[in-house]
Amino acid sequence: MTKQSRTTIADVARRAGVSKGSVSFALNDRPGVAPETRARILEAAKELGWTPSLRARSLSVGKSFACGLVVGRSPDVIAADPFFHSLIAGIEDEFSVAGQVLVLAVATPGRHESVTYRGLAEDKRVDGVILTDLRAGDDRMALVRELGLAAVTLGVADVDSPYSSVSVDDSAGVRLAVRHLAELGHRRVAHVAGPDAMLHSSRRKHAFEQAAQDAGIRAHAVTTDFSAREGALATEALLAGELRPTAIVYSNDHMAVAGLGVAGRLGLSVPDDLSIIGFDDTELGRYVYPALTSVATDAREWGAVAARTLLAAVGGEAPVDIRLAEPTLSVRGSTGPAPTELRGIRRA
Amino acid sequence: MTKQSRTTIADVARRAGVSKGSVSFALNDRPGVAPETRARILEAAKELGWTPSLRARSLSVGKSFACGLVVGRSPDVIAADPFFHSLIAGIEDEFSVAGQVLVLAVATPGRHESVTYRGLAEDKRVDGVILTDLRAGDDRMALVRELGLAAVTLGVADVDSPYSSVSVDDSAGVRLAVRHLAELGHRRVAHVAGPDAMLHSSRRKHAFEQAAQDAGIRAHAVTTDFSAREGALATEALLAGELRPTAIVYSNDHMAVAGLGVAGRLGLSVPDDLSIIGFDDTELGRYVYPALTSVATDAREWGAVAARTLLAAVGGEAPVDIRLAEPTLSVRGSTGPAPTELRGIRRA
DNA sequence: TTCGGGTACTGAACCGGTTTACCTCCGGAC
DNA sequence: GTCCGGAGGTAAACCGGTTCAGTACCCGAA
Repeated sequence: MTKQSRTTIADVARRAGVSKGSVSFALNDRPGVAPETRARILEAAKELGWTPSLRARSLSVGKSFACGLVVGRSPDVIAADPFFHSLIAGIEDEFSVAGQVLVLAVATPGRHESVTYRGLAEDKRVDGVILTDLRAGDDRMALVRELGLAAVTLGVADVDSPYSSVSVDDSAGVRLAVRHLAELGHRRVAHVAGPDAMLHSSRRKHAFEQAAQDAGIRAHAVTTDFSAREGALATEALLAGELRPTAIVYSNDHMAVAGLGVAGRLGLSVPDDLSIIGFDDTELGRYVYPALTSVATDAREWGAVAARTLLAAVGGEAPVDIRLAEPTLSVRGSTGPAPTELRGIRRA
Repeated sequence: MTKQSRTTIADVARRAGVSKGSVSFALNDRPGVAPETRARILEAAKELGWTPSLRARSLSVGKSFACGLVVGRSPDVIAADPFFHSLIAGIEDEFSVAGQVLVLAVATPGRHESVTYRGLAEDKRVDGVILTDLRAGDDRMALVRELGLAAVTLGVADVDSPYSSVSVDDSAGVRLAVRHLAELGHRRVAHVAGPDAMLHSSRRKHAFEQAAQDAGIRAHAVTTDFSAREGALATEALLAGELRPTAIVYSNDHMAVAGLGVAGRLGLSVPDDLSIIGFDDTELGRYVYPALTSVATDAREWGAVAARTLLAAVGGEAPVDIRLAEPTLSVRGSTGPAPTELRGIRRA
């Protein structure tokens, strides 16, 4: 019973009758190895069931073969957001075939974001990172650059960024929503937006206001932190205001469902008294009552393309800006014709 | 301008006037280093801002300093389940201070679970894994053992397991729910369960049936895949049955919300005609109308304890079985007194 | 015939730590 | 005075790959 240790490149070299170097060359498809020698080496490797040790490779080539995703929203908010899961599934679609691995880190109130990035970089745990939830004047690009990591941003940054970006034109989605409402005769619409500091949420908000203006209808927006709680509070505030909107567009499905709850509590009928539109088109939205009309983006595809782009960047390719397909609007029961004045009067 | 390369242990050794070995010893708190020498070494390291290279350490000690979590549910289902995010946040609470990292892998229909585990193990990307969603006769324990990984299971396995487990007695939560309904006068209750193959969902189901029997009330359970879609279908089936239940306990909040949607569609009032109880006590459940009564477990704590336990196992400690605090029941508006017979007759 | 240049391959250095074998010195026991 | 054991420390091997400097050989051109 000899001490059984992992087979190494030396074993393969011995078996194929060549040097370690040749084995390495053969495996990495480098020139300078005769075809029959290469075949013999691969054959030997297969016979021994040998796979190069990632750790050793990692040490000598100075790469980790892993990329990171730092999730920065507060746990409660993110816990409810299906977007991330779809995104991660998409990333994995790409990584798993590329032999890469996804390192997930969570920044919490007690553990600052920059510390988290720094930790990943100092230990060289990852070769690159995916930056989500871009903020206005986001300092992460500078941080990540200082740390010497590759990166890809989800959405285009508003500051100079040396990194590739992959984006979805969610403004187009918002426009679809507003146009849909305008066609249904709504003249007073509102938007429950995410934090102003987040680029995509402020972009949606502006798109909303612009689209409403273009349609010649009155618009009002309220800012939240994306949570169901604030979604509900915002809805209450809007409905208590003097110019009560007849339709509300939410920046995610989660808040839209909470808005539905508020309507129920107030005895309002959706969509007869109030139309509601969500964002993300989650599965749950299809099964609430009434089913949510929602803007649909393909988060999984987004993740996959982002992953591919990041790997290209890690491989040294020049940055690119990729634009994905425009969102669509899934129309369901939560939107309907604007209430008539008659109806409005009767309620008063 | 000299070629600036990372400072290494040799630089520190030179600066402190000792050998590489001593630096290593000093850093790992090993005996055989005089106190003042150790101090000098640490001082030198600090001056140079040196941190040992994880990659080099990884190669020589044969550890990855990372653990894995393979998410096996279908993306759509998991996308909506807030449980995982809280769990991950808890894991990270522990890992981030231990210098560990979480590798997240997603098994999809196209990429089988065992392949995913195998990939992580072959490349020695992780030292251990966290096993969630245990199934009846789960083959992952054998697989993981064969792969030589450490592990911790969430919940106690029904097969022989050499691994530590961390569990929550969700049966107790189900009992709270049933007792609550019994006290409200419900005599016909139903349960919308997750897949029978999943240990925790079948356990909840049995607990439900047992608790109903103990309370002397009629119980019926339907199996689903945890998705909103199947939650809705199950609800429809239950309400169309001849012995329509007056209350339904769901195995997660997500399905409970879908159930609420079905009730709305059918024109049933919750809780007057039907009481609904969820599981997980998610944020969203508090803002639907009526707010969900739900069984609350502390997923984040669960994650943290599981992480700690896994690290102990990686460190060679003997397996333990840890039981966390029992769930509680958050009572809200979705449960109320059972409809009276009179009311039942009037409906007919 | 000689020389140049490309191809195939080898051996050793290297990545940056950990670990082991061994050496020296010192104090205490006999 | 000698012997022993432990504390403090060093040099080199080792983890398992990649990469670079060289060497041997062959072919075609001058």
